Amino acid sequence: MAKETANKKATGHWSMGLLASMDDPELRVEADDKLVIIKDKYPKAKYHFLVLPREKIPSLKSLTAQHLELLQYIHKKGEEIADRANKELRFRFGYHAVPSMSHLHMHVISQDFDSPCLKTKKHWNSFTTQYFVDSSEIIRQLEKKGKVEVGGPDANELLKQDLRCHVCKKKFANMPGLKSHIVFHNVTKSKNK
DNA sequence: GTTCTAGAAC
DNA sequence: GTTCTAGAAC
Repeated sequence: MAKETANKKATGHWSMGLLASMDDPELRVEADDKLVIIKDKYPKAKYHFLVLPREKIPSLKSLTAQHLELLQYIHKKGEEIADRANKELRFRFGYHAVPSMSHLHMHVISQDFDSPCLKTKKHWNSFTTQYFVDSSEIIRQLEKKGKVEVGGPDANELLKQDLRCHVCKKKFANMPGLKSHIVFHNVTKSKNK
């Protein structure tokens, strides 16, 4: 209680924040009996949603073949929300190899990466290197092996990689340089690149 | 995950 | 002198 103001409810450690966000009407976009979709509190692109199962699944490591149907449903609902948000922009659907926040969540993020909340190399590399694992890849692994194996001890090194444009692979020395470059790319689905 | 900020990089 | 990154936060 010492550090919490009297009118704010303590929600525990910051890594548990997603559970509170799931119930936040400001962030919630959609919900049914199996999952909740919220807007990312600090969106890293024009459109950035999180799809969270209601079932308490701590991480990718907890997944078994029994979760296949749920993961396919999460993916489907993610595609729907992306389509509803913007039909032109390209989106990716996937999971961070080693997420900071507890509770399994699939990112639905438009590939413009045009957002003031996108600030650091870690942000960038977490969405544009192999640290970002496509949902389809997760589902494939689960179908094939009955479990998911991503990340590993070298996962953190991925976040330290040099900054590269995700479209043309051009290298940049710092974030402001990269950010002013990527706004010139069209990240639409099918139109001329 | 973010905020803050010291000191590196420019 | 200003911009930018990177590490601590109990």
